[in-house]
Amino acid sequence: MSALTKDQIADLLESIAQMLELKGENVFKIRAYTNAARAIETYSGDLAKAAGENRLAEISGVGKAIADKLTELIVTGHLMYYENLKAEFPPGIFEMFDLQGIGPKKIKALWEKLNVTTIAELEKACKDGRVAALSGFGKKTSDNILAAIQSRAKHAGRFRLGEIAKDAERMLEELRGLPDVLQACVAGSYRRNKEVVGDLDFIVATNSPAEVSEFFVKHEMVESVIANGATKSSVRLKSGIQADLRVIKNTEFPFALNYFTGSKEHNIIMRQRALARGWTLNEYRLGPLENSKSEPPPPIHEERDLYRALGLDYVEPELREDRGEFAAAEKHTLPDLIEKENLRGTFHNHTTASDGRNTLAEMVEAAQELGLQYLGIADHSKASFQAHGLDADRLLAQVAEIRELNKTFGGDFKIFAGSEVDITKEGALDFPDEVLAQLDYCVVSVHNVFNLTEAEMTKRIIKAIENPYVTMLGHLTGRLLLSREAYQVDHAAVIEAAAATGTIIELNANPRRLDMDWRWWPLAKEKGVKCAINPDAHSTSHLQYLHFGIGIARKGWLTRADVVNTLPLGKIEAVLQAKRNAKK
DNA sequence: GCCGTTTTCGGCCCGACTGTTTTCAGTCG
Repeated sequence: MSALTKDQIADLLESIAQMLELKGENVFKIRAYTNAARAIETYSGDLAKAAGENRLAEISGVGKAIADKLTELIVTGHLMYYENLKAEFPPGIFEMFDLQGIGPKKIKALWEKLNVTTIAELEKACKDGRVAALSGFGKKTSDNILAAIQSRAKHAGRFRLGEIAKDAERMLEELRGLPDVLQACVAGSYRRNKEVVGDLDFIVATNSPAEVSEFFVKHEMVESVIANGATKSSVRLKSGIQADLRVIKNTEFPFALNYFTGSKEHNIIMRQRALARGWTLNEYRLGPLENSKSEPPPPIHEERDLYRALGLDYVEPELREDRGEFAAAEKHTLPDLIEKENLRGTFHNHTTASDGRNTLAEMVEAAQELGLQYLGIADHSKASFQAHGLDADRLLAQVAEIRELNKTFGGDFKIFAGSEVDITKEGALDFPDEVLAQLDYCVVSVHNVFNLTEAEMTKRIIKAIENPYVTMLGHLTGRLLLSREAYQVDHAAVIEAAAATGTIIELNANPRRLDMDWRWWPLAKEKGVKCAINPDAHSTSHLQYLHFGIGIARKGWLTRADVVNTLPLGKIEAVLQAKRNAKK
């Protein structure tokens, strides 16, 4: 059998935590398993190796007991403790954890008292009144459970950032426009630029909380009101996403903004750092601990002051994931993250020649309007027949057309002629080298045969990027967020090969892809692999996707220097040629 | 179950809202 991935191991630990919750175990023991799952997920070393050398307990958050269990799991592929625990519960019961408003205690009561073990049975029990009659429950709880079941069926509770950005920005703008609003911001995973978000968190500083809350819950985008208290309101928007509003005083704004931006893991460490200094931190203030003899904390006017007070450089929201930002902020080695304004051009864009909706001329005009200096055209190759892929004749005709068009720009704009070349199942390319040699650059991508083993897929991609004419690798994993799983591929091995061959890796900025994932960019950067942020635009409006790509690049700790399309005309050409020149 | 400038026991981040119950448990973030 193939080795377990870190994510699979982390999932198993999470699953243990969930089962311990159902058993009503000590909450700190449960947290220990959750923490360990988190530690495994973010561990940068080789787990199998660490297990072999008996070093798992060296990982912070993994002690002796969990280290022993992990060793058993890694060595044998099984964990008796987990198997035994799992046998105690009906298999369908875990899906009930997905429902908003019920947790382990209620799930346990439903199971023990009503013998409800699946969501389908739960729905029935709500409808025939058995849930409402249960002690500790009631009519409202029963109704809320039914609503949660329907909501889950409809939305699954997760949304791509790119698709709810419009709602978020509109609500924010209108909140900021209210006369009583002093400051407003969207916090949460939206502010951290996560690729997928579960809800929207609006933070508003005001002296008129009731008026602001009323505006929020009665907004025309709102479908239903979930909660409406003095400081917190929750609604479901018509788009399906849940939105929360926190109203606070102006002096509390930096604390609320920081707290609700998260991540939860980041917050815990912030609070621990406050405690270590004799202070307590919450969403309203940084204050002295009771009976503490420490100096009182300094005044805080904005988030930056808070980080300084805790001995840290300012941490950009995208980096607040407890993935090394605290160590870097202490040592003043946080990266100077790339900004939207740094982009000078982009590659991987389609036209009507393959499956794009706009012509070459229209795409050029749109790129110029965005202030870009250059635009790379990479239409599909012939193997992607479903996308009207170009054969060599059509491609070379397009190259000639681009060369002619370039003469009209007088040097202040340039189209680069490229192609998005299919990688065959065997790792060969869809065009021979003689054709590729006539292009300015070439993107290679996998578009079919997704079901290879990880080893086969990795070999396929590495073989493709070993070709000296391949400038960059397109959407590494082929994932479509929330709709299609990534195919199996060894990221670290591909990054290694990209470093060895001088191949650029694309950060596909289409909000459905955002691929390569942000979690892998720090490794790519460490290995010296460059990034190209590409919108994979199939229409002029898709060029706007670059914005989402910047967010993910920032999340991946990338600076201007790590991203090739920040280079101006005059410098970018040499980068596109570097790999094929090196092989000559 | 983890961890240690409070160091091998005793704490572990902290507050808001809802619903059911009548002073608080459960859930969420």
